[in-house]
Amino acid sequence: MVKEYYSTGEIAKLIGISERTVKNYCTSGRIQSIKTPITNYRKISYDNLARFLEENNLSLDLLHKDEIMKILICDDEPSIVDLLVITVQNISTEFIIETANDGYDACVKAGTLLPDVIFLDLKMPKTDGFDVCRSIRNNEKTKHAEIIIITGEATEENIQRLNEFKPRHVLGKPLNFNEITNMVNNIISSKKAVSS
Amino acid sequence: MVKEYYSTGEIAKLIGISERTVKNYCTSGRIQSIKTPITNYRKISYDNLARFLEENNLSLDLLHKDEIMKILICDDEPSIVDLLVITVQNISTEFIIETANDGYDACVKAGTLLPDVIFLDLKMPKTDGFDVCRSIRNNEKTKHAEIIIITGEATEENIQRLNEFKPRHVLGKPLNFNEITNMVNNIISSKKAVSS
DNA sequence: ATCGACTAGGGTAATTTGGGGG
DNA sequence: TATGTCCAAATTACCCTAGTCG
Repeated sequence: MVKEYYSTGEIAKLIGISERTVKNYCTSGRIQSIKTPITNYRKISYDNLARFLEENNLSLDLLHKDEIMKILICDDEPSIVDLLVITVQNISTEFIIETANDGYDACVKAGTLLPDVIFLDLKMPKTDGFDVCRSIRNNEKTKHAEIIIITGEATEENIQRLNEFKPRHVLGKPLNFNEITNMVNNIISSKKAVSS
Repeated sequence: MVKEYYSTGEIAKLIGISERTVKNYCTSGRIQSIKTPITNYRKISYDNLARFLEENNLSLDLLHKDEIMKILICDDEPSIVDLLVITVQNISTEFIIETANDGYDACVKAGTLLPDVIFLDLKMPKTDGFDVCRSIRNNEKTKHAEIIIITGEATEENIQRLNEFKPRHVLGKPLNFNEITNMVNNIISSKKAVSS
């Protein structure tokens, strides 16, 4: 749930039509809205907005497209975590970045943060990276994350096993940070390009 | 579980307007408020807030959405999960209940649901229950959950180790469902007590 | 005692809104 | 049907000082 209520202007920006049209939709009842007596402002509940989007074959992802990128970095080696943090901060200082040192923390933080991108070391203490992937992919709220696997053993077998979890990339070590920058930029582009 | 008084900031978050506006409403009298003698803080009583919401066609549900108990039940034995679900549903059908079958799922769901109560089997496949506890307790957003440990081995040593994670209860098997009902009711009571 | 997270207030400028007529 | 423009009014962002709380 993103917001309880949306204003006409917010909806206009989200779905890329003019505010005037959104207002007309509200007046005509095509979008269900309520009004506040003080200001007469319209408030559209998340449910009503979702219904409108669905009726018009628009993706619910539209509601998330211009949110700030959230990135979860999971590795037990502090040096790698630091380098990844610096690398993504170098793209934008606006990113919300969290880090985890083992698979359980990674799972909890994947749940609380709902990240757009997860850098995941396949081998962390007490943890099997495959299990972490599975739990993230099986959860309705976290499944949309782009997973970037980091592994010292990018063997054919491991890559095969990972296919099930549809990682965006599988990176062997040593990491190439230009490559990572490009990856993140590509993910940003595809997030912004949610079509209508 | 209804709060007796609300602050301006709380109301702002609840109805999605700025705190500044809430303060202005208080100053102008559109929201009835009283001021605390020493701190000069404004307090808005539940009744006054409810009246304001009603006058503005805003749903009273806003005030209640964080009162519904959220319960996460983690066990790999479906029979135990089912019995726990039935037991807590028997207390109230309003509860939001989720279930997990292993420790990773438990962590992800602890993060997404932010449960008030977690029933946690100490021994699940691929998972160490102690690690699950640690990650939940170390996370600022999930640490307030009441953890109820379920274990076939309620040994002195295990109970000692669990102390670090401050479980509300440690239950040996077989489970006593009257006891569980009482526990949940007690947690509800303590939750009510802190919200005013 | 220091810190971050709240709170009350004041002021100004920018933004957003509903709705009317084009 | 959808939208660009205009207005007055409401809301908000952002600046600030100051106090409280745990």
